[in-house]
This record gives sequence, C-alpha cells and structure tokens, in this order.
Amino acid sequence: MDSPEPRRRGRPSRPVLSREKITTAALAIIGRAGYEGLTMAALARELKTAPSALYNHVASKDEVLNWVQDDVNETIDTSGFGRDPWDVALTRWAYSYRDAFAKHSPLIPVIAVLPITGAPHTLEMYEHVAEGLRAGGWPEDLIVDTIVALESFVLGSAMDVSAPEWIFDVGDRRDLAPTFADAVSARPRRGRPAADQAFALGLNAFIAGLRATLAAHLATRG
Amino acid sequence: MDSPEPRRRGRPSRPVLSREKITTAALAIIGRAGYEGLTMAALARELKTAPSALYNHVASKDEVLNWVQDDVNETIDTSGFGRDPWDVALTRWAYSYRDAFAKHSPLIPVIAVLPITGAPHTLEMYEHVAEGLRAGGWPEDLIVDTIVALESFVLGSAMDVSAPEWIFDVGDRRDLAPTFADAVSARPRRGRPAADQAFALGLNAFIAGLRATLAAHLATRG
DNA sequence: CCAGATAAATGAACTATATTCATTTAGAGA
DNA sequence: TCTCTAAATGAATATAGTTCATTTATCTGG
Repeated sequence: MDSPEPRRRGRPSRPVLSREKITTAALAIIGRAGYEGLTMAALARELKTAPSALYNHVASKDEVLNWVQDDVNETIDTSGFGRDPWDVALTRWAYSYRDAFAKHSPLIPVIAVLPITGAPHTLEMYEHVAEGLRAGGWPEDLIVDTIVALESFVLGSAMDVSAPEWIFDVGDRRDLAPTFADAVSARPRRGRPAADQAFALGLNAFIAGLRATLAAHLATRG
Repeated sequence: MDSPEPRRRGRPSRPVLSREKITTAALAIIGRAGYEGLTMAALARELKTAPSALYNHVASKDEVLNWVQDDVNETIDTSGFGRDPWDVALTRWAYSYRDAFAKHSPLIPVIAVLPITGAPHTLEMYEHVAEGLRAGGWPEDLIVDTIVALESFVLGSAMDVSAPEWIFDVGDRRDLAPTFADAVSARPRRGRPAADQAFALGLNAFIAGLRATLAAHLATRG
C-alpha cells in the first residue's frame, strides 16, 4: 500500500504554486483527460497540493480557464500580418484560430464574454490583427467591428467541430423536411469532415465580402 | 406557518407532467430568473412536483434544454423564404435567429452539438431555409454548408451580445497594443450596442460574399 | 370483475464539484 | 526575537444533477 505519510502543513520553503504552474498543470490535464477531467481537485492533485491551496493564487475556476485561454491564444498564427495582404493574413489567422479552439471548445462560452484585462497574449494577438488591417488600408473605425465579426464566425465554427457528423440526420422525419433532407444527402462526402467544408465555404464568402466592404468604403469616403 | 400537508404519493388521477408542461415551465423560469434560475429543483417547484418526478418524463437536464431550444427555434422568422429574394430572406432570418439566441445564450454550447432528432420545429426551420436557397438557385450540394456557416456566425454573434460593452478595454496595457487600443477608441459610438454594429457589418459582408460564391458556381458549372 | 402490469408520483440518499474557513507553519523584516 | 504574512492543510458547506426503493392510481387481459 501507500505510506500514509500525512502531507506537511503550513508554509513551504518555496512557493509551490503560481499562475504559470497552475496554467501548465491545467493544460496537462486537459491534454490528458479533456475538460471533463479538469476539476479543481484534479488540478490540485497534479500540483501535489490541496484544492483549497489553489485559492491562494486564483480567484475561481473561471480564472483558471481565463489563463488557459490566454495560453491558447499565444499559439494562434498571426504571422501573416505585416507580410501577406490583409485578406490572406486574415484567412490564415482564422484557420489557426478555429483549429486552436476546436480543441478547446469548452472555453468558448467563457471567453466570448470575458474582458481582455489580464490576458496579455490575447491582447497581443488583437494588436497584430489590428496592425494588419490598418496597413491593409482599413479605416480605423471599422477595424474592431471587423475583428469581432470574424471572431464570431470563427468561434461559432469551432463549436461546430465537436458536433457529431450525423447531427443533421433527419431520422424518420423525412416528411417534415424533404428539401433539407435531400440537401443533407447531396452534401459531397469528401475526405474532410463536414465542419471543415462549411468553414471553408463560409470563410471564403466572408473574406470576399470584406474585400467588397472595404472597396465600397474607400470609394465613398477615403 | 405553512400547513405541513405532506404531498400525496403514488400515481395521480391525471398526469401532472408532459413535454409541453415541462417546456413551458422551463421557459417561465428562464423568463423570470434566467438560466441561473433554471435548476431541476426549481423546475419541479414550478410544476408542484418532486425533482425526481421529472425523470419519468425527461432523461436529463440537457434534454430539457433541447426542448426549450426547439421552442425558441419556433419563434425564429423564416417568413422571407419563398417571398423575398434568397439574400434578403437569409438576412432577415439571421437577424431574427441572433436576437432569439441572444436571450438564450446558455443554450448555444448545448445546441451546437446536439442532433436535430426530436426537435421538429428546428427541422422545420431548416426546411424553410433550404427551400429558400433551393428556389434562389443554390446548387443542392452547397445548401447545408451554407446554412451551417451562416449559423456559426449567427451563434457566435449571439454569444457576443452578452459580453460587456467594455470587453476590449485595454486598461493599463495600452503599451502592449497601441494600434488596437486606437481602433477601440475610434469605433463610432452610435446609439446601438457595439455587438449590433459588428453583427451588421459581418452579416452584410457574409451575404455579399455568398452572392459572389453563388455567382461563381453558376458561372463555372450551372 | 379481479389481478397483475404499468405509469407516475414520493422522499431520501448519492455523487460530484466548487468554494470557504479555521488553523498551522515557514520565513522575512523590524 | 517577535511579529506579520504568505501559503499551505483538512474539514465543512453549498449546490446541483441524478438514482432508487417505495407507493399508489389506472389500465388491461383473462
């Protein structure tokens, strides 16, 4: 059996916990067991402390998720901005963003609503995008709305990735929706998952639409 | 005080619960107390039964949410399809869809992943949209992807509505993101909430892009 | 018309999780 | 050295959702 070995109480010689350690541990758990496995108890176990010890360093589980999100955002590819044309860079960014959050979809409802305060990597990401749009000729007063709109599409699409392939299976209610059922059947089954095809189609349309929006604005005002 | 009045046990003369009654009660609670207030205990209280009684009629709380979602979907405006041009109808649908789920954002992560089986109104909604696109000249094999893509944008945008207006407040980290901070300041503060402006911009672009997509497809193939 | 099956309640117990709290202790600074 | 503070500890709490043995009214087949 295990040695009973009661854990030492009181302040340790050196701090066991910190934002970095907690975030790293959380990501380790998520990687191994998914978000299902990410509980405060599991986090404490991973760090060899008690759950209550975590609360000396983090205000709530939501704050942990916030930290995780900021780490995920650091991995998103913004390398196109300042190198490629804005539409190409935006496309690359959107793909990378969606892929990152497809693996972290439980974060989405949390982050969509959370202020960026205390999320430096997130802020950095937005800065790159804003610079890229600015340099691409976008008027300043449209930049944030453009980012927000595209981000909404990206996050909505990321949620979609976790949906089962047969989500639109009509079952025995073909009578209720014959046209739709036909369209579901007609959807070409290439190798890629259905969600990928929908995302590609949507992103193409979205970016094309943004090009037109920009052109229209430049024609009338600038 | 209350009369102690122990509740009757055993089967009642007529069923107290049903899918309709549960859904209605859930919507009443949500309207009164929001999704925070929607617990199985509250639902049982509303229906004057015990929480465990609910489980004779519903498999889980998620199924309750599923029923609620189907009711919400019934309220979404698809009246444009079959009357207006497809792009106009799609725009109307998107606005109505976003507005409906802005008030029901906690449903979004659930429904994005749930199969449509057992959600007849949802199916009906998709049928109207599919018919509209079909009639508008869309090739059958693009219809579902188009719907999915637009829906992703709509649901992502609906989540955005619950975000605080100051979500992009840079605080004291202006140094980290000067261009972005400027763009945030430059965002015109008209009467409408910021989320509304972003949605309008994005939807315009999206629909314009879809028109281009359709035109391109008709040119090459059809 | 009775007997058993079934539907639909009941309350109590179970589980999981986040969070709080009183307490303990190591080390830093006056 | 004394004291304060940071950072642990384990026990307790609160809140859900869900399960279960039990009870009883109604339906149905012989």
